[in-house]
Amino acid sequence: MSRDEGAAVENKTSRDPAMTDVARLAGVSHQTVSRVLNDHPNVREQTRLRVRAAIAELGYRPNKAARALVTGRSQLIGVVAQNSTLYGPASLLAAFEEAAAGAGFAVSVGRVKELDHASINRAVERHRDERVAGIVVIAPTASANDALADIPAGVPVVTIDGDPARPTPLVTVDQQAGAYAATKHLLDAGHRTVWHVSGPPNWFDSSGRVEGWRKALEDAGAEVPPLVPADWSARAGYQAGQMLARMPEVTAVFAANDHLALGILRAMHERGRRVPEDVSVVGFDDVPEAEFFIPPLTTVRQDFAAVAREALDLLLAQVADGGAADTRRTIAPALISRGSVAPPK
Amino acid sequence: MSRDEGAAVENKTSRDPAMTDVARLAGVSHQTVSRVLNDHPNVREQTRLRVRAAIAELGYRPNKAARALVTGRSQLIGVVAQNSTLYGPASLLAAFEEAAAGAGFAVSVGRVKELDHASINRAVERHRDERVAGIVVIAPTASANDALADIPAGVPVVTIDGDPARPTPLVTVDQQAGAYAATKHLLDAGHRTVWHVSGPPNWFDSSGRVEGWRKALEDAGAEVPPLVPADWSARAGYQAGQMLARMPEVTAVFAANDHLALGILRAMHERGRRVPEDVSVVGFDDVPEAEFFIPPLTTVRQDFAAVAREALDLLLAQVADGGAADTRRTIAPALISRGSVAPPK
DNA sequence: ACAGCCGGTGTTATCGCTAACATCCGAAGT
DNA sequence: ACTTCGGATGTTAGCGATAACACCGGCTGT
Repeated sequence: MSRDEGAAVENKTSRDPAMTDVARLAGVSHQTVSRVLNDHPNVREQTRLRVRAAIAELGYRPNKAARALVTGRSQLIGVVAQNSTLYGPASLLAAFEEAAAGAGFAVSVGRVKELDHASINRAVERHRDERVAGIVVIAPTASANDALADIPAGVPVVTIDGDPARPTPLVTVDQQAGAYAATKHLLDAGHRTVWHVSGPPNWFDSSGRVEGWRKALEDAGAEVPPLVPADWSARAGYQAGQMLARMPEVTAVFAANDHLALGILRAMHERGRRVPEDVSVVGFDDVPEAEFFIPPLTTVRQDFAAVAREALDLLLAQVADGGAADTRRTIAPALISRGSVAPPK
Repeated sequence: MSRDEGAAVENKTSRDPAMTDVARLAGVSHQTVSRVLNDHPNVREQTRLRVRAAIAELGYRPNKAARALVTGRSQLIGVVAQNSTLYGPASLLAAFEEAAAGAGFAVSVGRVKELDHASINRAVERHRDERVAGIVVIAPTASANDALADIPAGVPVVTIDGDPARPTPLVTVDQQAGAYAATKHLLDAGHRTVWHVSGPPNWFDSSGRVEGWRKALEDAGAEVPPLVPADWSARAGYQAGQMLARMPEVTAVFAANDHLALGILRAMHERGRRVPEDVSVVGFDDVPEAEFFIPPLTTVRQDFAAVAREALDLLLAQVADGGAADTRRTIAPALISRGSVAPPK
């Protein structure tokens, strides 16, 4: 009640300056102000300076809502992502937001609990309500991918981590190549074969890694052991690890991500199988702390910043020329060699 | 050129239905449609139904830009957060987005590379350009906190993880209580004292945890060993751990987060000091994989979902009644007991 | 020297919505 | 029976920008 509200009151009384206020101060029409703001060529240099001075003096800020209304598009990019704190998705999101900010776009994130058709569609519709310039969908599962079919043509869309066979604009990391490199790295160390603990079966990342693993074994003429299915969690890795630790013939394991690998390391440790002396382990992701696992984890690093840049690029290209270019970009991952791999005894 | 662009063309020709289209179809004025949309009381039930039917038939979606233009506020909440993949901030952000979506607000995230004054201000200004309804700043350092002073009154703002002494709306986790519980847990196990590897000194979370640790020691009449300063990374934990491992008198370590603890575990392991037999370790955060460290980590869990809910609540309260209520909310953390703590030998 | 053009600027219409006021009508009060 | 009232609805006027066009003057080409 008695609190000082002078500033707040002032704020209510004198509204923010609008384009006409700037125009009046600069002695031009509001249209000329608009031209200066949008870098139109046909403005005299002197006029331009006068207008800029007036803008600075008033602290004028363009009203994006008004601009969006008349142009029909906002400088906003909608992202649909799963509500997870998994390292991969979280990094990707952060990288994309940074890239978009660099290009002058704000990012509105529509988190989705489940990657099912209905949830994704709802998130997309919310973004369309906001008249976003374009939409990025992180669609790492088949169900998410399917939902994209419902997005009407004319809305710029880029998919990240979607079905590599998808014909629409898409950016993916070459999971197969990463898994191939990881598996080959183990074979090259002298292991007769490599076991694979995979991610959830409905994720494209998972199946890509499984394929790369299998291909590396086949190319080397190695036996392909049964797949050990899991999800992305350390717990699932631990459970898979408990089983693998009991099998003396297992000397090399490729885990579909670093958290699985962590669980495997723990299980091996508990059963007295030393890593890397008895069993070699390779992960995927290169989470920042992977270097400090016991032992330091050899893994595969994905360049999320590159993925984000490419995705933004593809999206802005669509925004610019309207057509949905049939473009795909693939980012190559890199093997990071640390201490969890050694030749078998 | 020859690609089928039927849908795109149609999209350009027939624009999205607007309120007047709905009005015409329902045989009412656009204003009545507006009233139905905004749940105004004075609309006959029958009219309401007719309008709703027309909305459904046309697939009408209100234009948020137009609404924002006339009301001066968008249904958008701006969040300023550091561009990091640290578990805490990432979880918090995800939780907040979910909470906001539940309340019908979209979230625009302004990532910031550094938490300095200028960067934060720029992010805030960007949000103000979008005429956001309110702004949430995750301001875990003093410099971030300082930047808040520049935000003009009248803009609803809530700070998360800011200076606990800050007089403006703020939500924090009670770091001191968490650290106190962690330290006391170690003392109760029989340790004579507890060493602390702290986070970066300019973070409020760090200093809160240091204070809680110190207070627990003092309350127990235990000696307060020198602080071991670090940052949030596993690497820093590893380095601190290498030093601590060499000191036989160290039997209990409280790490300011789980990643530091991971590095410490690794260093202890390398030096042959067993955890928990020789040294007990407690972390902070309860990252999902902490349970699968070697050994499973005893740690302190923060309820980010609760923080997000409270922050949203505080923000919406400000949006509603305009005044900046002087409110603070504190969330209590919980100790999660696992296998990394044992009595000293 | 005169039509034609084009660079620089102003005028007007418009985007799709909400706020404010105007209007109509039937029920209630005296 | 005649105001009075208030519920249901329509009409009008913006919000603050861009788009489209109109206009004015000087420079060019022949």
